[in-house]
Formats: sequence, C-alpha cells, structure tokens
Amino acid sequence: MLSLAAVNATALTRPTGHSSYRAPCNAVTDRNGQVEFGGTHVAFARNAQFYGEGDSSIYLYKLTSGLARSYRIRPDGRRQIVAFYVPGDLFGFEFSDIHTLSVEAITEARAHLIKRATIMNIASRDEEIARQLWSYAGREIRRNQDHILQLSESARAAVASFLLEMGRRIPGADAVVLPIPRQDIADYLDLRLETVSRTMTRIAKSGAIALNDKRKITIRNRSILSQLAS
Amino acid sequence: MLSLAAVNATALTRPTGHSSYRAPCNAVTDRNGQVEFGGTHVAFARNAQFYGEGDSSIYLYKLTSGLARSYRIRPDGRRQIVAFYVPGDLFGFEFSDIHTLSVEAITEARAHLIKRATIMNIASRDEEIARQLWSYAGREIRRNQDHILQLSESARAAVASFLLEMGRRIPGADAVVLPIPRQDIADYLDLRLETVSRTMTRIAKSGAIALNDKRKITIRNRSILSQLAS
DNA sequence: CGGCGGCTTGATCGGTCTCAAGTACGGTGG
DNA sequence: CCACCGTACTTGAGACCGATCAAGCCGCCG
Repeated sequence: MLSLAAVNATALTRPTGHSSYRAPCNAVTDRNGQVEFGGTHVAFARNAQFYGEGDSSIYLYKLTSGLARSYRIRPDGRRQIVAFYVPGDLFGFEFSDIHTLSVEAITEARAHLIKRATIMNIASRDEEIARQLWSYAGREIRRNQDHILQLSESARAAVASFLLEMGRRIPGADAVVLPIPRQDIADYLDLRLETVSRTMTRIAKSGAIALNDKRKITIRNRSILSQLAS
Repeated sequence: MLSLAAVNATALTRPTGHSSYRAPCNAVTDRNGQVEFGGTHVAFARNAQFYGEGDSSIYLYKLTSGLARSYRIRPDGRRQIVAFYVPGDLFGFEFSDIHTLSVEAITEARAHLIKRATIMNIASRDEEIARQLWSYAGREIRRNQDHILQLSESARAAVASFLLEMGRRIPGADAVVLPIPRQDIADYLDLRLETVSRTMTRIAKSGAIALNDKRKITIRNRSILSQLAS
C-alpha cells in the first residue's frame, strides 16, 4: 500500500532530504491546456521505489528530473524491465486500482504527484482532459508494441535502436546520454549483461558511439547507429 | 481507407456470401449493462482483412465466431503477430484515427461492427460505458505486457504457455483447440515454424497434448503443460 | 491423378548464454 | 594519502538452443 507517508519515507532515503510540500494536490491546466501538476513535488534517491507491484494505485507521477525504470519480476525470478521514463513522462497510470508494475529511480529523481482519483474525476467532466488521457494510453500501448518488435531483433540491432530511442527521448540529446547500468539495459532487451557489454564495445569500435567514462555513453554518429538498428 | 463498402467487398470474398444488414448501427446496453452491438453483422472469409495498417479507424469490431490475428509488418519484411482474437473479443480499438495494426480472419469469422465515433460519443455521456472502455484498454495493455514476457522464454515454455492461454480463452475449452497454422504461432512467439513444429511434437510425446488430425490440437493434460510453461 | 499448402524431420551453422577471470572506478577507513 | 573493498564493467572459452537450408510427407482440391 502506497500512502503519502510511504512516499515521504522513500523520499527520505535521499541523502539531501525530500523537497517541500506546497499547495494541496490539485490538477489544473496550463495556458496550453496540458495537464499540469501544481501540487506535491517529491524527490527519490537512486534505486528508491516510486511504487511496487501490488500497491494500490493512488497517484500519477510526472517525472521532472532523473530517470526511472518500470518492471515486473517473473515467476523464475528474472526481472523484465517494461519501460524507462525520462523527464516529462507521466507514469503510474494503470487501469486497475492495483499497480501491476513496480517503478524505481535509476538516478536521483524528482516527480510531481497527483491523485489518480482527482484527475479521473476531472476527466469525466472535461472532455479535453479525457482526450489527453486516452492519447496517453495510446502511446503506452504503442510503446509496448514497439518494445515487442525490439525484443525479437538481434542483440546488435536491439542495442542500437535502444540507444537511438534514448537519444531521442532524453532532453540532453546526443551529448552525454546514458546513466543506465548495463544490467538494466539487459533486462529491458532480454539479453545478458555480458552480451550488452560486448555489443556496446563492438558498436563503439564502429564509431557510432563513444564509451567515455564508464556509465556515460555519447552518441557520435546517428546514421551508423540507424544502420545497425535496421 | 476502410469504408463500409470496402467491408462489404471483403465479406463477399466469403464463398457463402455476407450476412444481412439490419437496423442502423447503434450501440445500446443490454440488461447487464454490457456494451451491446445491435447493428451491422458482417462475415469474413479465411484470410480476409478486417482492416489494414494505415486505414482510418472507423469501426470497432466484436468477434462473434471464428478467430482473427492482428499484426504488423516490420521494416525487414517479417510479420509480427501482436494478438489473437477469439469470439467475444472487442478489437479495432486504437487510440488514433489511423490503425497501426492490420487484422485478418484466421478461419471464417463473423463480427458485429459499430462506429468508433458513436461509442466514444456515448462514452462521453455515460460514465459506465467510459469505465468499460478503460477496462478494455487496461486488458489490452496487460496482454501486451504478458506477451513481452512470453517472448523471452524458451521455445518450449513459450509454446506451452501459448497453448494454455488459448485453451483458456477459446470457448470450446480443452476439447479441440487450435485451427491456428504453425506459421501464425511462429510469428506470434517469434520462432521459426520448424521450431514450433518440433516443439509441438516433443510436447505431444510428453502426453500434454494430442496432435490428432493436422491443424487440430487437443489439450490432454493441463498440469504437464503448466509445468513446461514455467 | 497431379499439384500445392501445410507440416514434419534431419544436418549443420551461428548467435547468445553460461561460467569464469580479470579490470577500472569510487568510496571508506586507517 | 593510501590500502582496501564493493560495484560495475570487460573479456575469454565453451556449450547449447534455435535458425537455416534441404528433403520428404500428408491431405485436400481441382
């Protein structure tokens, strides 16, 4: 059960403490009509959990900084990462009252929280908000389907298209891209981390990426990468 | 572009001709409050297309008999089957105005049609209908995620869990189950048809299933199958 | 009867997993 | 400041599973 108290406790695992609580948690729309989160803003430490599988689904989260992973643990104990979230992404939006996935921070991260009930209530009165929620659901389904396609490609193609996707989605663009550990990439693409490592090395030798300091990957040549991703 | 005329044309490819058109296409709710399709009922021949990727999304379909597959063709020309539909399933429910998948009949099939615009319109006024649509979307997402898990299992486990799933979803239960060709199963599980064939043969030798006449599979022992699906 | 589509079976090849060391880095405590 | 440790990553050798290529089989329909 994820209560607000639990969120606080998680946030507190961050060395620098959690951020302040502002006005009561309300959704409004900004001047562009986008769903806006005026309320609670919470910080999460590296590897801290936003929520877990089986928790009741209370909040929606809008990531404002850092990266997060959502995953399920399978019967055999392996971890399947279902999605990565980058700043600007909305998550926690599941369709039952119970979360079917867990979400954790990969790096230190911050997110706005809003009560799911609040926004569903608004959506039932505001057709535009409802439309946006549907569009969000559509993107979620689309991403899942793209992920299915990725999973059945070769290791080289899967890693290349993963890098391209992240380069596209992460704000800092090409610059310095990936503070995502090899094990997370492996669990997302259903490869072993050794395979991911070998594949990265080979892609780096092709000149498409650079592996500067460990845990930072720079995209050097997008077109070579696209070619590998075929 | 899928017009009603196009639907008729497709239906006509069925040797026995298409079924009659009844009252104007309207959604109502039956006495259980379920979304009910009072209107158009159309027949599709084997391999006939319900709609194609890129068609504009006009109708929702409720399958009343037969089986259908939804799929995408990848850049490299391979076909990825995303879902199988059995009688009672609702499909065509995509989240943009353009279909991102194609759907075809595997066997002769019939479906009720309803205009997407009509039902979305009703949903905006009827909270219960809206709730049902969300629940449908939730199940779609859940199925996609389960599919992702299936894809990263061994051939034996993937085929076994596929058989279990179909045995569960198809009305006729265990009895005679699968008029789905090997190639379709292969494209769903991302295996080659030879691998599917070999795997079926081996599972049959374990006694979990029987391969009577070609193209009919009977589930004989659910628990052995579950064990293989681990 | 002939031909074709769907399925089975066999032999070989190759990519990814597995097991096993070894390396680089950051943090902590002496 | 350095010695130590743990975590993340790299690299190598070999095994294994599924892909690929190639026949052949079976049932159905013309």
